[in-house]
Amino acid sequence: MKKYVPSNIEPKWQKKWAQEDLNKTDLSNTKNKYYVLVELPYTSGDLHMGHWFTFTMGDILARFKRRQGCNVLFPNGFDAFGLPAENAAIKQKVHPRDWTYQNIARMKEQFGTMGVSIDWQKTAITCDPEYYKWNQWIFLKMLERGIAYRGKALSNWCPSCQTVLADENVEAGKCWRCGSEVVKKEVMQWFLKLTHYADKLLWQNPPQVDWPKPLIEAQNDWIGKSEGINITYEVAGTNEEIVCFTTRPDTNFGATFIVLAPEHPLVLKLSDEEYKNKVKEYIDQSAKKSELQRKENKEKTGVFTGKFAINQLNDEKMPIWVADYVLMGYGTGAVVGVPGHDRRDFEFAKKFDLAVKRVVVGKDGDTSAITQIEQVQEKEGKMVNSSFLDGLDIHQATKKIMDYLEKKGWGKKITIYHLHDWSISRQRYWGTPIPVIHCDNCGVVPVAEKDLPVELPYQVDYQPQGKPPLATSEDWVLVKCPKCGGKASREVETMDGFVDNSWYFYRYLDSKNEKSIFDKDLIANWIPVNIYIGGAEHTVGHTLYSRFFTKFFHDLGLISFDEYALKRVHHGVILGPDGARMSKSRGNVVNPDEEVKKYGADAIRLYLMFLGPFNIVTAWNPDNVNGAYHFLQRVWGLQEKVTGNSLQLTDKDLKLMHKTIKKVTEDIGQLKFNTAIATLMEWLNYLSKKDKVLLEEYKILLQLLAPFAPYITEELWSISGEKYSIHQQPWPQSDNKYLQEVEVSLPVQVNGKVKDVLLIQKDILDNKEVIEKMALTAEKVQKFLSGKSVKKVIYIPGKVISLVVSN
RNA sequence: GCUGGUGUGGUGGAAUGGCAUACACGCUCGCCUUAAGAGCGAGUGCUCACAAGGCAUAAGGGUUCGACUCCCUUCACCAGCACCA
Repeated sequence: MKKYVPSNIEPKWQKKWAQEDLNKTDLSNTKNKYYVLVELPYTSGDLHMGHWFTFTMGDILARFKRRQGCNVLFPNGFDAFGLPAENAAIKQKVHPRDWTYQNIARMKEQFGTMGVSIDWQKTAITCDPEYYKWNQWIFLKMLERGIAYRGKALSNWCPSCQTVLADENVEAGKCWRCGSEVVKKEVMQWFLKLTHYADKLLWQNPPQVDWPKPLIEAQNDWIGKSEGINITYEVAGTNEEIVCFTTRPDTNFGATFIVLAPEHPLVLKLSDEEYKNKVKEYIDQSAKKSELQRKENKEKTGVFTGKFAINQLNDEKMPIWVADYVLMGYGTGAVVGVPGHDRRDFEFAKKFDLAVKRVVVGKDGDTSAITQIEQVQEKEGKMVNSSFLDGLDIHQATKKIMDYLEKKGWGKKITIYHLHDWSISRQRYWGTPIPVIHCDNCGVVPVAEKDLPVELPYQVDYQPQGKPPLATSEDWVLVKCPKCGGKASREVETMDGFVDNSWYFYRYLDSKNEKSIFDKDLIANWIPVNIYIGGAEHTVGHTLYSRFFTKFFHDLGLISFDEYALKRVHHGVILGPDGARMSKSRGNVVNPDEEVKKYGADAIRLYLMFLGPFNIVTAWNPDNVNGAYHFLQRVWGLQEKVTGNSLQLTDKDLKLMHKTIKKVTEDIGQLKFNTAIATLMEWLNYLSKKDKVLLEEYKILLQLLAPFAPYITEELWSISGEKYSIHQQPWPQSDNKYLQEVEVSLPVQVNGKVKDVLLIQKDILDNKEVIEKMALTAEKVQKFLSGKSVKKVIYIPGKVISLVVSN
């Protein structure tokens, strides 16, 4: 017997599998279709352990389902546009495109090493013009329907770099690149109207598909639907009105002030001369604050405008303030302050000495004046000091006053959402060009469909210099207006990379289609995908966006389903050996290539799957990799004991074999890979103790292990003279005949504690009296019965017999 | 602060109302070896010098003949969201 040396066998099979193209899926055969989708990797350079973990899971499922007779589609692609590519390229002085395609070649090779059975014919690379052409096509369709639009929004703005910055790129209020102070600025940008689909994106209860509960909760919170009322207040001594959104109009008799967000359009207009300077100063200050700073400092700040609004309910004058705890991005950017029943309003009132009124009875019937924050009763109670609302429960009061305010014409019921539209503009080079042309005469003119794709020019100065890189490429920018033929220029912004990866799994099926985004019938047959494996970090990003695209495709009439994945699972995370997230800066990265050199791909796959449940978050443990390797070596060593059919399998052999088949099959089906492997280990422990192992059982062992460890099983299969390939063998079936137990071990409990275990013949298992007698007379049980009386006997057939005993 | 989740040996974990600690790692002892490593065998929750027994699934309480599992309270940790009116 040769020694088990993974590096001697793995490359050999890799080559053969690649040649024979075993994983190619015939899409025209839709019988028992099964689409395994794993989040496409970002082209960052090398596959990391996380990729191994996730793709091994997908691969095991794909191999398992194929052998159960399913027509499996297991594709993969590359998420190839984005900031990291551009930054890496700038650093290494390589063109982002070259850098990206080099990485793709390398990563594909590494996927080969991993031994995953991906069908590379069905693929998508998001930076290929043949892919992003359809990004642009979708954008045009959205533009036609008003789902894509151009508008202004407050953003982090670096005045020296002349670009919008993500919150993550603002460090202590300063630009990460040039160090100048970042300000809030209204910037014209492209949006996708997520809010149009807010209600459709909201998950129903129960959900239509099997997605993780935490994701569903988080998405619904993110969408944040809330029903309330816009109340209009007159500003005393002016013709102006202020509209405030509130979900708690029931407390309106307790309103004592109004607060406007610093960005509210009325702020300066309303401010009295003597207060104007202070108000201006305050607005400037808060504009300079980044989102981060606003969140960090929760101490309330604000300034008075000098004006008052009138509460129609009781004709009281409410001072109008400006404060940055009110956000322009939510509701109307103006809030009516009810300090007695809102903690934030209370803090604000305390700080600036504003009146506090009680309108809801507190805990234990407290009706005293509210002076402490603990007395601020927010979510329940009965109304008081509120005229016609007195005595009502707050929820009844809310209904009553909403109707009242509407009838009086003072308010209008409205539903608002926390969800915002999606800003997709990026002042960057390495992304999908937004396919519009700006013309002085005609405004924004969409590029004609026949002129797609608008290709990204190669020769561009993508070094940072204060304007979008594409703007420097004049040949590309300057075009004739498609409408009037006059001077015009291309849009120089590119799309957020999350646009690209919101719909890639559709294109996988029809990636060469030049005429349309995809063939409708093909999609109807193959999507929704059966299982989508990905990371929990995409809860409110990618998975929400891709659901949004699906809703949009539905409206275009391209598809007829509502959700694109029947099941979504969040994989776990492999941390560094030190228990922290792997990162180059920490120096705790475990490089898969090096581990493969030491142990082979099979051992790494097995180790990762044996760690625990698929969603485990745990540290890399070199000792345990050794354990997985050890197991494979023992499987390898078993071939010495294998013998032909001169011997018969014993009853015990057969029982254990069929039990193992059943358990492994069930476990893989439920993604319980760790216990499936444990079951195989138990069986191996049994087989290793036998003098001879029969070919019949050895073959089954290899077949069950094959999805986890594709190389060693293929090799051993071939060594034992079986026909290529093990991965095309039908999945072993367990036979019920061997699963019937003749004897059952039955625990006997005395007052809930197990005292003995009886071996019971199966045919008397239903005979309560006999069992009872056996239990009562068992020696170990007797010891606990002396001097006591048996009160009650509970027998659960086949499971347990429980005696209740007392003195 | 809100939402969701988790808590079991020295370690990763198994068991989702019925024999707690499967499987693996680590450790200890033994065999083999000139030696190291690898391999093979035995042991390994705590307590009790052994045995018999008792105790143990974050802490406390409850439901049940029976609870890691269901319910309540508290604590700790993880993740996401967070001045959302």
